Amino acid sequence: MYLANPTQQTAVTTADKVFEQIQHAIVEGDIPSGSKISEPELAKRYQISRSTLREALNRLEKCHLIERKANVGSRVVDCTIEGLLELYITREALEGMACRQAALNISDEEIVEMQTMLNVHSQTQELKDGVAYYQEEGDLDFHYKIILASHNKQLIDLICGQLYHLVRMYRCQFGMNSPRASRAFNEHSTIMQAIADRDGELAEMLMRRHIAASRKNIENKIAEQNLIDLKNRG
Amino acid sequence: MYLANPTQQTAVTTADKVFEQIQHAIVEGDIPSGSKISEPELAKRYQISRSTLREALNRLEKCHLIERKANVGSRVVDCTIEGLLELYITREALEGMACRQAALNISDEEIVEMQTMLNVHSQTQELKDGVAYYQEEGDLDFHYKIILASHNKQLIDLICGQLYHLVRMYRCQFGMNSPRASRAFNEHSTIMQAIADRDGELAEMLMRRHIAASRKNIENKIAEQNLIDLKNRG
DNA sequence: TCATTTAAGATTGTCGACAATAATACTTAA
DNA sequence: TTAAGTATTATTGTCGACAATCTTAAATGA
Repeated sequence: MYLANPTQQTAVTTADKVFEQIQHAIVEGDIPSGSKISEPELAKRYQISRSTLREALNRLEKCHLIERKANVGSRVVDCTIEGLLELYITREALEGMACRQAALNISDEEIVEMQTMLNVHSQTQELKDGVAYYQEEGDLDFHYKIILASHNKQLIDLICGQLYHLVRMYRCQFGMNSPRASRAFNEHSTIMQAIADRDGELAEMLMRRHIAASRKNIENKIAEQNLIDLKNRG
Repeated sequence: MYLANPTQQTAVTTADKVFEQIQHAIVEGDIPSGSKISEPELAKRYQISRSTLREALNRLEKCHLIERKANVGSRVVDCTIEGLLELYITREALEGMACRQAALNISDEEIVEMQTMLNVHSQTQELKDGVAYYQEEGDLDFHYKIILASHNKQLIDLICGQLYHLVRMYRCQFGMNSPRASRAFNEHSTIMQAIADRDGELAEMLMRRHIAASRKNIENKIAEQNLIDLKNRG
């Protein structure tokens, strides 16, 4: 059920395939965050020429997983707290709007589909006391579906095509399986209800609160950690 | 004063320069919207190899000015009404949030800078009875400055680095120098006031209304036009 | 010893050619 | 005459090599 590539464009060219491989390696941390990328080395590792590797690098840059400087080279983006918080801010804006648009544009079939998905999640959650599965995959699935339901190409491309690879990277690298699982599920249900009611204003508001809550949860953890550090030092 | 490239990354490599040239050509409509791009032809026209042209094409794709399909080729995006409205929706979300963040993060120097800029615009507007100049350049300058003042790299890159080339393209191709000039100026002043007051919530709300008003203005024109078409036909 | 300059090495940017795929034109059969 | 299949052509994807740039190390001078 879990969608790593929600827009479903199958990789046909070898540059595409290598792109997906490197993308996976970066997201999972196999290629460490912040490390420099050596074109000759990577080309050799994946058994391709530098030209097609550079093609793959361009796609990685497109989804903000690497950064390039002219005549210097590429680096994997480094995962910082500031970067994570900025990402949440951006998500709050974009997904909030996507949620509003979904309430306006979603089809009846999509509504049914999403509700059954939520039911499956709910049962899986009860069975497993839902920490890992739900938070990891179910959460992303839900958010993906809403974005797609907005029927807004611009939003879909920006969020699914670009931002969400970064989101997955941060989740992996920071090991974020927060204890918000059950609360998040309830929030999802409420959001779905607003969409089904075609209440765009409410849907946006709830989605923004949902994402903002995650951000504040992290900010609190940071502040807590800083306090501990301060105590240990002083 | 007008900033076509607000993030100020000077083009050093030839691929960069050609990218800027083609970008300009697409935005201005010299390369028509929706047309297919022939790599051999363009490479010859700009006196470069296909490899560096493809590098330039990758950047154009990054800012949504062209679309590529594997083994088929690239096309300039075509400017449709739906695309324009979707762009406005996306801007409303992103710039609204940027405005909120600007209210939180803007420096005192930036506030002064922006206020003087608005003063200049106001005088220029009074002198010229401000239709063309203000709407074309001043409006973009103002929006750029706010986005930069958000101090959020993610938002800055998404809006300035990607969306705004499309915005400029639509403005050129649809010849949008709407009669909202003077009203828009007043809205800008109100937004600036909210930012100076560090009222993020109000700033976001005003910016969203500001952009939504432009969108509705267009929607009304479309509806009007449809009515005329209907009458002429019937 | 340290700073500046110079030279070597390595990396990125660019080029032209070949291979693989898609689009077109032609041929053949019903 | 039309439809399907085939051959041709053109376009895109991939490759290896060369040129331009940056980085690092050595060398020279103060």
